Order: sequence, then C-alpha cells, then structure tokens
Amino acid sequence: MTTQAESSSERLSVGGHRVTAPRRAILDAIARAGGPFTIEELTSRVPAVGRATVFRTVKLLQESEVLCRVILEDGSVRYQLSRGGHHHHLICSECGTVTDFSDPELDRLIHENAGSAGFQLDAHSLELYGRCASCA
Amino acid sequence: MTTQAESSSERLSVGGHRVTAPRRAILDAIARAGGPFTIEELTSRVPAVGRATVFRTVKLLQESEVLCRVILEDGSVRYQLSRGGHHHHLICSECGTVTDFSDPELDRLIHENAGSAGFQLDAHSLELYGRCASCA
DNA sequence: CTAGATGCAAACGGTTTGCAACTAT
DNA sequence: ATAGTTGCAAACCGTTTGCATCTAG
Repeated sequence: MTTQAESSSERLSVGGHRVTAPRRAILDAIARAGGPFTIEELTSRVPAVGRATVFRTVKLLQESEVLCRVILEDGSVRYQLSRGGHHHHLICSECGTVTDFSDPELDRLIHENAGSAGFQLDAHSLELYGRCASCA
Repeated sequence: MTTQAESSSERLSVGGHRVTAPRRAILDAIARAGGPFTIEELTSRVPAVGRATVFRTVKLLQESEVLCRVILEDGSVRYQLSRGGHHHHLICSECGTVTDFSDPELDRLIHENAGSAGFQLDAHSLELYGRCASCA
C-alpha cells in the first residue's frame, strides 16, 4: 500500500525490531495522516492498539529517525514523519500544519552568532509560528 | 535588598496585584538564583511557600513579563528573568545557563523565509543548544 | 470591609512501567 | 524456543483546581 509505511517498517526490522501487526497499523495511520499529529489523534485512529503500545512505538520511531517531535508554543507535543536532513518549521496556529524549510544562509548566521558568544553549538531549533498560506 | 526583586514587585502592584510575603519571598529567590530555574528548584528555595502558590506566582510573573519560559530540547521547562525585547537563547546542556542574543540580520532572514512560504508570521523562537564558553 | 491570595489535598492529563500472556523470528 | 512485544491497570510527575481561611489594600 503506502510506500512510506513499508520503508518505515523496513527501517524497524533493519534496526533489529520486530514488525508486528500493531506496529504496521500505527505506521499506516501515520502515513494516512499525512501531516503532524498528536498521540491522542494517533491512538484514536488505531483503536485496536493499546495506548501504551502507541507511546512505545512512537518513541521507537523517533529513535529510528522515522518520526520527529515538534514542540508547540504552548509546550504541547506533536509528531510527524521526519524529512531527514536539517530543517526548520513553519507551524500554523490555526490548522496545526507543520511545513519544513531550510536556508543555508540562516544556518550560517546561527553558527556565526554562537561562535561570537564562545558557544560550542551542538544543535538548534527554529520554529516559526503564525498562519499558513491557506489559513491566512 | 535586590533591586531586581523590588522592581518586579512594583510591576506586580502596578498590574493591580497584591505584594504579599510569599510573592516577595519568591521574587527574592528568583533574583538570588541569578539564572534559569525549574519550578522544582524554586519551590525548594522557598520552603515556607506552598507549591500551588509558586506555580500561581510564576504564571503571574510570566503574564507581567517579569519571567519568560524556556523549553529545553527534551521538552522540560525552565524560567528566567525576562530581558525584555526580542531575543534568542543559547542554552548550555551542561550547566543549564541560558544566554540571550539577538541579531537583526537573523530576524530579517527569518521574516524573508516566512514570506516566501506565504506564511503570515506571528512569532518565532530560536534556541541554540550546546556548551557555553565556560563549560566547553 | 472585601476582593484577592494562600495552603492543603484532591483532581488532572499526559506519559511510563510492572507484569503475565502472546508472537515474530 | 525465546527474546521481544503487547495490553491492561496502576504508578508517576508536573501542573491545576476547589475550598475554607487569611490578609493587603
């Protein structure tokens, strides 16, 4: 069916994890969602699977770099398929959609700022909040 | 004593809030901390004050723009005296210190990126994680 | 005097964990 | 066969809330 779900389950088995029915169901639901989601939403899309398993699987998928976690302004948590590579987020406060973007010049400036503060940079996150093109 | 605590309590009374003993104790503790802190730490520094009051006061101080909230990579929450004005954070993963910086050019690029994605920007947060000058 | 603030303990919401039963490999 | 996985319910942890009491203004 969904190529995404298949490649994700491959990444699981390569990582030495079992590909079980609950996990497949969760991966399908994520692929179908097609965007950012909360654990709450994911759980309701896979009623046959226990809450704990959803949590455990999402954590596993993060570790396998299939999913990435996005923290909203209010501290609430969402997940979405990770696009891989370094990028930033445009987060729509109306529909919740998270769009990725990247800008080498932006990253250069970020490193420059860190450097001039004597700061040894490990990671950084840049989240833009507002309204996306279709909601504005 | 601390000028900071005094000016903060002024901001409270100007906002129509009472300056009570617990609130003064909390403001003192924050001023003494001199850096970012968790609710947990703050509570233990003011043993005479109830947990709920610490939470309520910290929320009040955020609304009064005395404190700002910083969310770390792992989703945990810290607070620190707000420097006012727009700025970003350098967060040391070793000692937890949060240093502010700002860069107009950086902000310009951020708005540019939002604009070219058709995104109507309300706010943004940029957090740099790594090790500060003294820890590196 | 009285609206606002406090402390306590109970409630809460999201996440995790212990455990016995199950299953992919 | 057996280590990994699951579901359930209970535990957890940070935060909020209801309520009776107290106090700054």
